[in-house]
Amino acid sequence: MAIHGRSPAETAAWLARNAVESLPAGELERKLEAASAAGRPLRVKLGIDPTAPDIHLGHTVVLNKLREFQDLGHLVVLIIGDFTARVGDPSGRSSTRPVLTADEIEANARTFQEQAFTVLAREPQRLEVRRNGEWLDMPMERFLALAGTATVAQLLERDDFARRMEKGQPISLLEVLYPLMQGYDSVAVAADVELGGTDQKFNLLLARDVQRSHGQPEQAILTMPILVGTDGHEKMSKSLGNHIGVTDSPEDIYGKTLSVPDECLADYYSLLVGQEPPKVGPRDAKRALARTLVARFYDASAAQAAERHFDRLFVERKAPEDVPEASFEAAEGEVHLPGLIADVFGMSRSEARRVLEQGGVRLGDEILSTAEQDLAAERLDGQVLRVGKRRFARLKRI
RNA sequence: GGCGGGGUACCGAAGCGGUCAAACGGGAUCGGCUGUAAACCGAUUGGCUCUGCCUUCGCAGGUUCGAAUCCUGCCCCCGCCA
Repeated sequence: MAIHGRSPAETAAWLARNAVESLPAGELERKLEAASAAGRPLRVKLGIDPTAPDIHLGHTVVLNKLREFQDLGHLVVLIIGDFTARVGDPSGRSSTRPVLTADEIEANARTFQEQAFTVLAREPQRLEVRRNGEWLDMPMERFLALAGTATVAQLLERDDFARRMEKGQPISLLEVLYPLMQGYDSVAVAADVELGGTDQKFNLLLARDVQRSHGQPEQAILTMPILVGTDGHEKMSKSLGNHIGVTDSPEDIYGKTLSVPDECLADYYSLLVGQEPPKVGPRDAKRALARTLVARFYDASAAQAAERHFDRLFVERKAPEDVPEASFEAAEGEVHLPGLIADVFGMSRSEARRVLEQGGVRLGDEILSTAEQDLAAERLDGQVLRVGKRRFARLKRI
């Protein structure tokens, strides 16, 4: 990257190129300047609450930006919100978040950290990983001092809450306090810069107040756009089922990427690759993106293989090369079809009958109908049974 | 503490004594179209030994020929007032 040797102003502009806001105006540039003058790296903070076990592409938008800071020689402070996860960030929420148990949080925290390394450089001089349980489990006295930072009006001002108040929906006190805790994280790690999605703006700004009240310089803020999910509308999130996980299989990453609506292509390129989409048709641009993403989380050969797999499955509509095997019994030489389908694909028999009625079941190239209740075992053995477009099993008699 | 509202299928939400396995929307699944894109169209969406049978409408009882719908008790959630 040919960005070393640029002026702080140029670097700040470059960093903000695909961000939504850099606040306050000029602050990032001043921080860069001060750091360079003092000959020390900036401390760039990101907090993640381990409320879900896996990182998806939505998370990587901000992680990518952190990586850019790292590549410029700065220090990233990744805070695993093991304590705040017990509270639940209200940002963008229309209802109270369920509280997780300590065990769930711990398990999530581990995988989260591991998966964050798919994007971040992990050398100690470039990355510091902390848990906010280290400092948030504080004495009441200090907590009260923290609570004194903000007024109720300030905390309720955010539109998440305004909306909920209007609808008469509950707002938990824990949620109201959440931004203060996140703000205190900034104090604890002496953050110079904090990143977050646009939905984090309120929290990020409030952290400046908390820092000021604790006699610390206030952090600069960079907000990144929210990546939409594979449905093309909602924010990418696991609970909405529209996510592409960094630990998804190469085939899944590839296939899910292609299913993203064309309109979102430019955003995906900008936020995930940091570039404009190539000047080819949307289909090919998307295929290139899918390969790039698979290669990022696996490698180039996995990307090739995923593309072949996809073409075979969906373009040529053939069974994949490695169809999983499913064994069946046929004591009397005949097999009850709905039962077989149900067993093999883990559905109920009623469900199996339904897809059968709808012409969604194939044995080899032949579409099976409801008329065929029982099939001879010889006809099934070794054949590929298929339901819909993507569920396959090679049958084996035992 | 007082008053009021509410708990229905994966989610949201109708139903308020029979014709309810339960409208409608979302989601999901199957099929069509296609670049597995989006949009769109059609079908399905409790279970089963499936022209019928069984189990569901917070939980437990009761009234009735018959209840998701009425009554009693219990559990949980929410708002308002104090």
